[in-house]
Amino acid sequence: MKFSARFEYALLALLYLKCEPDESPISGRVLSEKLSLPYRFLEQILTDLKKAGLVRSVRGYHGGYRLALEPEEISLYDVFRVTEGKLEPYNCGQGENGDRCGQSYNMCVISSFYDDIKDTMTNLLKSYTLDKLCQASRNMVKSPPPRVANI
Amino acid sequence: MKFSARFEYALLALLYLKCEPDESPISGRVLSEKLSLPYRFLEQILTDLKKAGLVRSVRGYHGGYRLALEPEEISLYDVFRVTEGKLEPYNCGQGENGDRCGQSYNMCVISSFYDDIKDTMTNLLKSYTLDKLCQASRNMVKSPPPRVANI
DNA sequence: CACAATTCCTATCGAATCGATGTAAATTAT
DNA sequence: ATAATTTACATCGATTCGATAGGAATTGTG
Repeated sequence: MKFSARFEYALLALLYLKCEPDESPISGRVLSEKLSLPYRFLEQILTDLKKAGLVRSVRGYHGGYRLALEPEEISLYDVFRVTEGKLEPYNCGQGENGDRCGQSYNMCVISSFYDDIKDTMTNLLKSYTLDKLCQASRNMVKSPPPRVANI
Repeated sequence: MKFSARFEYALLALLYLKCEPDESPISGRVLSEKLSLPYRFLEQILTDLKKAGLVRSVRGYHGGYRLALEPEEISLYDVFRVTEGKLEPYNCGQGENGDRCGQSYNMCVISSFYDDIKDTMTNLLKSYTLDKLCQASRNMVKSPPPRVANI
């Protein structure tokens, strides 16, 4: 299981925006340079984030991006929904694929497993907010990893 | 997030093998017909399951497949490993991509999130064994879904 | 007004992955 | 020998993914 580059880039961008608050909006160009990410691709992700309402954009000369919500209100679940799409392994019953349980009596038990994993993932993703992540990041910078005392 | 067809097919095949125990081995052809799955593709999955040691195969005339382990010993984690590959979103530190934390100080905090999700998924997958799933399946068949009394 | 910097929309490309099919060889009970 | 099977490898079409490109629309500044 791997997360897409979209997810990581979106997350890095959001974390950067959170860490430079109250300033004038930050342009996609600057963002891509600061994070060493491909410019066009990043902006394409930023528009997705905007459509989802996580980010606001200011057009024109001194335009750029800023957070649209408070950092406590943005969770990794939101970012996941934007970049990875639905969190639906499959839904039993009448979906676009018809009745899966009808195909095989074992399909139903698989679907119940899917439900479980979906809930678990959802809860975990929702428990991570931008704010928490940024705090954790600051702690890492402030207190470097403990070193083993050499004699 | 979606699971691959490989995962589902493997699971369906294993559940079928578990439900027809102690018999002569079941051929890939029969398996594919009973489950209405593409023959070649299924057998390709079965060889993967064999390489992983979840299934044994008997060649020749009355050959086929049977479980290599007890149903309590086969978990969805094993199936996942076979069909979906590694459960590593990424590892911080010295991986094939070099030091990810060096690229950006926020990369480290993302990696710690990855660790969390990896552990959670692993535990969940390991908690589902073939045996449990088959029991759940039997319960579903025995007790049909409750119907709303009409008048 | 003209210009420059920016967001935004859409199209496309190459590589990789995925589901699936095909061919052919090795194995084994009858 | 023969029929049925596992096994291995090659390929194919479609989709997705990461990334690039061109060109609009928007907006502050000179």
